[in-house]
Amino acid sequence: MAGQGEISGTMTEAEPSNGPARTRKPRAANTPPDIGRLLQVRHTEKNSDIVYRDLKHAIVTMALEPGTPIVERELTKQYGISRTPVREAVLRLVEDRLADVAPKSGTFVARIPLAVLREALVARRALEEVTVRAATEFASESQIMGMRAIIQRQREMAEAGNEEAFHMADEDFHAAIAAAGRYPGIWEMISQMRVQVERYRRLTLPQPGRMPLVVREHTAVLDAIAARDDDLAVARMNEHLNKLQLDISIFRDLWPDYFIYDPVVDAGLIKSTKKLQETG
Amino acid sequence: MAGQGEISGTMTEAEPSNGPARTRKPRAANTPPDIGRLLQVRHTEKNSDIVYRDLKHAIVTMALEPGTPIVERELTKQYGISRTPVREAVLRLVEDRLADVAPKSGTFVARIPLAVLREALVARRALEEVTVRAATEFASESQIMGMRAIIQRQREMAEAGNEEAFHMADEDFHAAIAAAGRYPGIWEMISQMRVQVERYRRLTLPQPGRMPLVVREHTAVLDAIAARDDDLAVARMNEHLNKLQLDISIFRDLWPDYFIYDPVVDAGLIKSTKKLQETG
DNA sequence: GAAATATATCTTGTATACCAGATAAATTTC
DNA sequence: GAAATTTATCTGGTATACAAGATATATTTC
Repeated sequence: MAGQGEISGTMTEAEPSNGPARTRKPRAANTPPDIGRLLQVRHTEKNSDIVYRDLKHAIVTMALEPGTPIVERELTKQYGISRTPVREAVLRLVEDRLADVAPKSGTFVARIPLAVLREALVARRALEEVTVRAATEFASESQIMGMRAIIQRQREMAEAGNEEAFHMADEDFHAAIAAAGRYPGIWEMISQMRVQVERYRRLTLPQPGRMPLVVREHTAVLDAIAARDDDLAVARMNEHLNKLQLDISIFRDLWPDYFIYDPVVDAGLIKSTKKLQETG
Repeated sequence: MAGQGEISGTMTEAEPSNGPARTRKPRAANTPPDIGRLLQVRHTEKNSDIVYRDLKHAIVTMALEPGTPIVERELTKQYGISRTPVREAVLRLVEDRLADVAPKSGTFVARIPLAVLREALVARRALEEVTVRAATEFASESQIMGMRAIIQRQREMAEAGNEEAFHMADEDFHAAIAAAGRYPGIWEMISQMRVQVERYRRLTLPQPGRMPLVVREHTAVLDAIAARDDDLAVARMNEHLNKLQLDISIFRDLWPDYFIYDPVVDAGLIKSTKKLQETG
């Protein structure tokens, strides 16, 4: 289990009770203060955030294989914290469909649901069509130059064979498009779709010539954006994204235990099909 | 606070310890069992699910106004349960952007972030374009008949002036399209977008003649689907969805405290802008 | 020896107690 | 009286203990 370590910081420093409180009147409270500024100022990373980030990273990079048990008690020992924040992190993973919980039995790294995979690819394409079109309309010259720089960095990483940095540049490029199109929220959705597909993508990595091809495709998209040709930019982006849709059968034969085919997996779906299960 | 009550069921039925355990060897465990079947069979609604559902409903129906404090301790008393499941429910609301938490200070029903609203409308349109096009290709005759039935029900509810049932039929119609297009996952995303917009929608409700208009627009969409004209169906759906984009200025003048204009609100954004905050 | 039963001990779900930061009222200071 | 300070008591964040279901091993039964 790489990428996991102890959480530093002073914890469990006990101190005797501050003596008996003198009798004074309580206060009213419960009136909402100026929340806006409040939320901006403070933002300390909680322990659960750290565990969540670590686990998420370990899962999407396949360091934790699908089916691996996620035991809350073990994590408390590894991080030196209690179950409460660990549990919060695990619950967030469940919401991300990265973990499945069997009540009173165990929690496991989620199998890759093929049905969800297919839908995530389609949804992502639809959303990136929006951001690309908007970027073509709104991108400033400086933003376009910034994207060219990202592509150049990606080219350099490709030549260096640095797969991890290459992928980070890839993400940055797509994020820059969304930012230029003024759709930060939609970029977050796209990110979630990417997470769903990420593990599958990693299984398909060793394709010769893939990295230079991606660079060329990115360049083509950006050229269309710079030329303010939105239809062309969208078409090129779609062509780029469609490359991911290889046939899945090969991989599911290679790693049968990594995938799941009937996506009953999820709470949302279970709710709507509950009656069928009760009868059958 | 409507829609909230005690949670039934036997809890806290203590029982003396089963005596000292005799010394026997421990077991190995930690091997993943047949998860797929496991997850299908069991699915009992946890206490946190109930609290989450109730709170979510109260928030999106504006029974709990934006800015209202959500105090975990109060909820424990109302439901007769402990803080742990209450807290889990609240954390899920935070992930849904329906609540904001100020550490050590308070949790509050989230203001409606106008920027998110705009993006949610755009994203929803993009996703429904996908489902409508797919529905046009794949919808069976029975599915089309089912959708006609939904529209008829909606017409009846419109004539009866039953706003709540009307809205439920509206949701059913859009869900039926996604189901016919074989995109249940994308429908879940659309649902999330709807939740984001729902509170705004409720503020704009009293528009005379709105309900019959919606029925006509739904009928137009379905006619295009039945005629297998995907471009027409998409166009009509877009026209239908664009009706929601009224100018926001009116409402933000009427209920200024309900909205928030700078969407720093969210963790995801805060992360990417953290450096700016530190310097400024 | 094989099938059925019993049981120890895993797991997650829940309850409860305590901690530290934040807030507003009470108090002090000028 | 107004501003600064103190202080009680709110809040959410965390630690820990217990409850209840699930599972594999040990035991019994035939």
